[in-house]
Amino acid sequence: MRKGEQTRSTVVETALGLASTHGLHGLSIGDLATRTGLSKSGLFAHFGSKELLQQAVLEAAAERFVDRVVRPALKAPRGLARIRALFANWLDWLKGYERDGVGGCPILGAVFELDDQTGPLRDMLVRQQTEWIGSIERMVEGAKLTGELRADIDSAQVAFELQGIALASHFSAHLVRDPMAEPRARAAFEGLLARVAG
Amino acid sequence: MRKGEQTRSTVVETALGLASTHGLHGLSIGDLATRTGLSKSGLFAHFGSKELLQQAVLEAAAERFVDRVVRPALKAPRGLARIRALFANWLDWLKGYERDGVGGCPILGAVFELDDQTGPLRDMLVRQQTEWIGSIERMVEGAKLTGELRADIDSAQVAFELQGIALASHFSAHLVRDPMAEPRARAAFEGLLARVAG
DNA sequence: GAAAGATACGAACGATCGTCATATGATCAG
DNA sequence: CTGATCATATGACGATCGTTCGTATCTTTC
Repeated sequence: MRKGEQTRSTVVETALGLASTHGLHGLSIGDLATRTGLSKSGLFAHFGSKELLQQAVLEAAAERFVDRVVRPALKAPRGLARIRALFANWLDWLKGYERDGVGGCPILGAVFELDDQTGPLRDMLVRQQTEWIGSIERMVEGAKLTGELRADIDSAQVAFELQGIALASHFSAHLVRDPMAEPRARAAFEGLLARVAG
Repeated sequence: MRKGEQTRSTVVETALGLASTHGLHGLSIGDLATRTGLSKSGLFAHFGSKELLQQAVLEAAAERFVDRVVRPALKAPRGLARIRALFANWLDWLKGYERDGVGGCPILGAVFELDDQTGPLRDMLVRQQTEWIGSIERMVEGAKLTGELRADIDSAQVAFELQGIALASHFSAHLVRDPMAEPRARAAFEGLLARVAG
């Protein structure tokens, strides 16, 4: 049972890199098999269908995101500090994929790829993103409890705007390749905080 | 010479709708031929290659965007009114594609699809988006001249944040399908304006 | 109405796609 | 060590992909 899991995760890892530039639909079993040194059917056997492979990739991406962005932020004290940690990790996450010569955040890619489609892949993504937005909202609520943010602000509105800043940062950094992307994201973040500070 | 242009634009229009849900790479010549009642080779002859077809679609999308969002806004008086008109048109544009049962903005889809790729398609998109951001910045500069916005604000920063609000709106409306997407976008817009008002 | 040119079709190509049945090796439990 | 289970390979399948070519049928022009 161990060997199988290992090669399976190798495949998923390779697929993650590929999906970050070519999207989930850009994945091809033949190509993946070549890159991992497996035969097409040998690789296929691990997943059963292409869609299940894509689900495995999406799931792995979400796990990695939680590991690198959400979980470390939860170690910061509740309140503004935690929100700052979250946002910093978030920007690092986006930058990390950029640095590797690999593509953008595979989750954001999937978001705009599966937007207007149907099926289990989209459903899974919606579940992930709903939970993610919920995490942000809970952290904002936490900062209201510590009194660092005004008690009357709408935490869903703050989460919406934070998501916007991250999206704009990705747009600016990856498509336009503007070196000012990250400083602008930080400036927007500080502006937003100032507007909701208690 | 007239018949050809007509069917060509019919094909491009059909492709636009398809690309709004399945992306530019999701376009297939065979599928498009079926939908337009043409033969595969007959359709192909109008473009010469799939990549040129995709370029035609992307170009048509940008033209339509300028027609419906930018150009009408230029009829509003320079300054804040023009920015408000632009943003309202922008939200309408995003909503319009939503209403038709069709997918999201095909340009935004292309943005996250071509992000980290190379080739003429990406180059064309970068050119379009650079010009679009420039349009926003010029309108912000205009509002500084009328005194409605503070003279010391960074118009590129404002454009960045506006882009973020639109992206968040698309995310919220299309993926999560939150009915609050549009009101939240408007609230964020007003918050941004308040922060840069003179 | 005929010549010229644009437009579309049918058939085929090599390649690649996802998938499957079958078989052989590797790994593990007893 | 043996038998069972898991991991991977071979090879083929039907389908679809983008593309090419030769030919036919329309449009346009004179």
